Amino acid sequence: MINQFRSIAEELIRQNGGRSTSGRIAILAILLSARQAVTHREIEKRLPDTLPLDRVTLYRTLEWLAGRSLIHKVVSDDRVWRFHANQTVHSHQHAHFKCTGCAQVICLDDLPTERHWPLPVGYQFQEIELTVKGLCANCG
Amino acid sequence: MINQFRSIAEELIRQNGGRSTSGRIAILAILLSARQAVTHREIEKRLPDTLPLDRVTLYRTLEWLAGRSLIHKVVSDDRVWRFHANQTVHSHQHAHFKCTGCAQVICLDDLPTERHWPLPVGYQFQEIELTVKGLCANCG
DNA sequence: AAAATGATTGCAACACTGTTGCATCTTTAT
DNA sequence: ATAAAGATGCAACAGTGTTGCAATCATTTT
Repeated sequence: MINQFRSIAEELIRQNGGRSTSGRIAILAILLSARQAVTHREIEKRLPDTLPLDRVTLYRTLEWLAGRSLIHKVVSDDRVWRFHANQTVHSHQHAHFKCTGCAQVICLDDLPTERHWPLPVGYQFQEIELTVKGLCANCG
Repeated sequence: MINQFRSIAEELIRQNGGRSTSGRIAILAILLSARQAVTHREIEKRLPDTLPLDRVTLYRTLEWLAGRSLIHKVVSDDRVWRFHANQTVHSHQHAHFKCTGCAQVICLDDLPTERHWPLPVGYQFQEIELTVKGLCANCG
């Protein structure tokens, strides 16, 4: 099943002018197949044992993918970046849900994130980061 | 000017059943007088030279104050907690603005943070964390 | 006022995320 | 097949934040 994502991953990487190395393909495939936003730890765990990747390489790869908008970074209150593949349904601006029980993070696409927020005079809007916290179906 | 806040700080600490030590009073006074949400580093810098506080004490004091709802923690994308005194005007739920230029964080009280967000079935809402990013009046 | 009590502090050490420099290896284009 | 550019691994580091424990201090009790 992951293999379906591997070919997609490879093509996406090529389209963005990157070298299709086994590490990059594996990482992006994992992200494409993940429903939640995942941490670097979770990615490490899901990598095949046959492909041990250095922590630094993982970080750099994630940075590279994010720079090409193939994935996006999600802030969380535990100071750990989470990453999620940018499916076509994702607008660049969307909200996230974090379960306070199991710490899983999912993307919420249907949230009205574009609004004219009432900022102080002279302040310029760029983007918003919105995280809804609560309990997921499993933990609730 | 800070002294006005020191007596308020001392009373707040006492009201919450804590011992009014010079460190706690100084820290809370700094937070009460701050307009923005401040990091532990900024607090350290603003402490009088006559009162050198251990990093750990600072962390623990901030944790203590937050546990009593005298201050609140603000998440940011730089993985650094910021803290802000809970003035009466602050509802427990409010949004923050972070300047992408100077990294300052202020509280936005007038934002409609209470809404029925459309969560997936079985999910329970607890609270939201909303950060608007942009440029402040100085950086804009 | 002094002693007892328990909260608070400082120190040392640690865990964790994330970054940087540099030498080495690999992909890709020639 | 080879050169060039890109990607990787290693070692070391920076920064935030935490934990255990002994020493100190504010407060209460005597």
